[in-house]
Amino acid sequence: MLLEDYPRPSVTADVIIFTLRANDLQVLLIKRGHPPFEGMWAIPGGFVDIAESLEDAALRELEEETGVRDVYLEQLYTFGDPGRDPRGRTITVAYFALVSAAAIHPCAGDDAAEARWWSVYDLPPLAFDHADILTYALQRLRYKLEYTAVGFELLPDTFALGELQAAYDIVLGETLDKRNFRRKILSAGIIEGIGEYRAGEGRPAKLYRFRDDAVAEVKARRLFP
Amino acid sequence: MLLEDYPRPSVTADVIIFTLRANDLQVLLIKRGHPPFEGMWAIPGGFVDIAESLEDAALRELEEETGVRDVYLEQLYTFGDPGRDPRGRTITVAYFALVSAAAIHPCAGDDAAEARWWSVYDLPPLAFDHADILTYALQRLRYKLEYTAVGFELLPDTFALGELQAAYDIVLGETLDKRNFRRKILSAGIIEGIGEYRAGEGRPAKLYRFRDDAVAEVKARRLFP
DNA sequence: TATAATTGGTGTGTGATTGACACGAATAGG
DNA sequence: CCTATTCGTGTCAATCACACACCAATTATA
Repeated sequence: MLLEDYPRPSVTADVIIFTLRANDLQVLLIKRGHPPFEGMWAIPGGFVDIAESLEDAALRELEEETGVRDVYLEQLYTFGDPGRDPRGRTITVAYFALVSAAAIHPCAGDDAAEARWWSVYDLPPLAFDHADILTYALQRLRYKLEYTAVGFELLPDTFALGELQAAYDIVLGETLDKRNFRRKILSAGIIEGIGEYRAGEGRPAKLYRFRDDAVAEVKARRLFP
Repeated sequence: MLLEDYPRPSVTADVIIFTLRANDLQVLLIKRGHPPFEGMWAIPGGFVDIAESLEDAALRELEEETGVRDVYLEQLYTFGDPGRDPRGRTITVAYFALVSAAAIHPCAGDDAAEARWWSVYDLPPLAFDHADILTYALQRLRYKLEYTAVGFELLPDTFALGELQAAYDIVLGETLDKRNFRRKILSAGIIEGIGEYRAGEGRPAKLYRFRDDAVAEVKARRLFP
């Protein structure tokens, strides 16, 4: 029973890269320059190098496309149905990343074909089973946002509470009550004021940052039992 | 950019099979009959066939080991660090299964080496990175049990509330309040009495079954915001 | 056949949490 | 100085969580 006795599938790492741009939840897609699905849009990804960990492969793809590396990255799911790639058996380990729009190097990600941001609410037809993958990623992002504090990962290092709530409103697709939102976030003790204020139109907003000693994965009250 | 240009890793599907036996949360392990790690215990698994879906591969492993097929099965995580298998690059898509002890065919799973149940609280040294995988699976099982209703999957089709609470107590490792447990489970509307009672030592217990029209994945109250 | 042992089943009260709700404060620009 | 804009704040009622103790129905045993 040697490893060589078995035909092997190809393994790729794909990264769904989310960000907030123009008051919208957007995802980075690339236009395919080769068959199959030439000209269609797809989630960025590539083959896992034989000596590279899955997460490293995902980070590499992320950096190639956005120029950033130190962002939130989480393994999403592994998709491996036979027939999902007409070229042959391909298994995709999908990750999703949350990136602050401010951190992205301008015009990065030109490694051949076109790359651009798309609103998750207005997507083009996607190659392979990438529409399914994206649907699943969006569901998971919303779930994470409701039950953990990863929303900060979509913002710059310092932010105003209004911006944070706007992020939640955009991702969850509903408008939350401002006072209840502030009470919950502040009482969770996961952010702290930095003592500065941001001027702008209207009253200046107090700036906060995420407390890195805080546990972002605070658990909600259990349902069962 | 053809698929053939890349060296490919081997891909396996491993299944962590949980059950309740002897008032204990147990997991099925197999004793390895070949190097590497010959003689050590490991999570059952095998190579994914080139024309077989990942879930089918996991189901096949599960059936080979337990003789059952229609059980709860969920993809857990994909482990793919280089070096986790000394024979070469191997990526493992791990699944976990919840099986009622009553459903398992007696003495199934003799496809070569020894197979037996181990308490998750008293495990032997494990081959590969299987100790990490099992730790992660246990963490996920507890999480699922707290926030969803999958606990039923560890019990036979009909069960008494005392048995259900015992399952929760065993998996979560804490003793829950009987009255609060019953109130929460019953008010969730996910089980229904079948009008029968089970005699035994003490007062007969009313039997329930899971309502298959109920949504088991009831969400707990959100934490954020 | 009485009694003990065992397991099943039930309700209340208190403190905490949620969610609905409206207005004054601080600034920029005209 | 007036207006427009965004920031920041507190209360109340309803609901929920959690702690807590006893009677009921049966079996085993004296």
